[in-house]
Amino acid sequence: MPELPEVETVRRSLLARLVGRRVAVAEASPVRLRAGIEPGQWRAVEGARLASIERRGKFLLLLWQERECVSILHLGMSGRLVVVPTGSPRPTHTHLVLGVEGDMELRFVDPRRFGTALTLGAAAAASYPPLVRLGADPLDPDSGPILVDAARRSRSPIRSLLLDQRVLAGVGNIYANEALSRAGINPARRSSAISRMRLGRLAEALRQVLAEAVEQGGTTLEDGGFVDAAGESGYFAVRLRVYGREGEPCERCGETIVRRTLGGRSVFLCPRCQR
DNA sequence: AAGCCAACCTGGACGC
DNA sequence: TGCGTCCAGGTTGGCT
Repeated sequence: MPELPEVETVRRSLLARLVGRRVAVAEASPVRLRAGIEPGQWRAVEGARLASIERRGKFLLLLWQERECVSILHLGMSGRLVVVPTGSPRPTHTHLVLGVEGDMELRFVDPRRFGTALTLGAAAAASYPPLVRLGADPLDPDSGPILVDAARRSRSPIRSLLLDQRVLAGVGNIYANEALSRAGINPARRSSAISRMRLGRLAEALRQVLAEAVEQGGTTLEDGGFVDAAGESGYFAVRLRVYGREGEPCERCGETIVRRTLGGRSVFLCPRCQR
């Protein structure tokens, strides 16, 4: 569900509600997530005030005042982070609850359990392999040349390269499809076969689509899966040009958008505009 | 050794 | 109503 714009939207809404506030109590259920929640780890944040929240790709890092620990969160496919009044009914699959001063609770809810919710010592967090492996942030202007160079060296389909978090960190299937649509590139095209000029346009299209989506508070599809920390939907779905639009006419040329499978996942494209 | 793909989970939509 | 099938925004480890 959540890609860079959704994670950034959650970061901002969490920060607005929680920065400077003290965690009174941490309740972590020992449910197995991708990287299992260990209740003991989360006791380390009891009594701590939230200093700031950083985003690395699709990960969020909670930094605590005067504590040598860092909390690492990833929403996987179905994770939500919400701030709600203390004592409001807890949905099933609530794996972590931080009671925060001001009668609020930060909750991590994740039905599919592909997410991550860890608290590690500062050194362990800094060397946490999934973070160390991450590539450039696609909103960073320097990421353009990184994408171009990686693509020239890769025989993978360009959509696969865009999803590779070691190259660019934060791109998922929706925005990969949308950027390829805007750049007029077929998702299945071999990366190394695309000219530097077209790759440069792709990097720019990616930066633009991600920035617009952040502005709109992310993409909430019809299933209502994504919401920010206040439970608000994002408004970028109406701007999607291809993702989920199988059978609809291409805005640019009128050709019918098709859905195909590539690397086991859906791609959506206009077969006329994207070559 | 880069690149593919099944596996990890649950729930919702759909067809019969 | 129920049951089976397919699908989903992500990541990884094991295979070729």
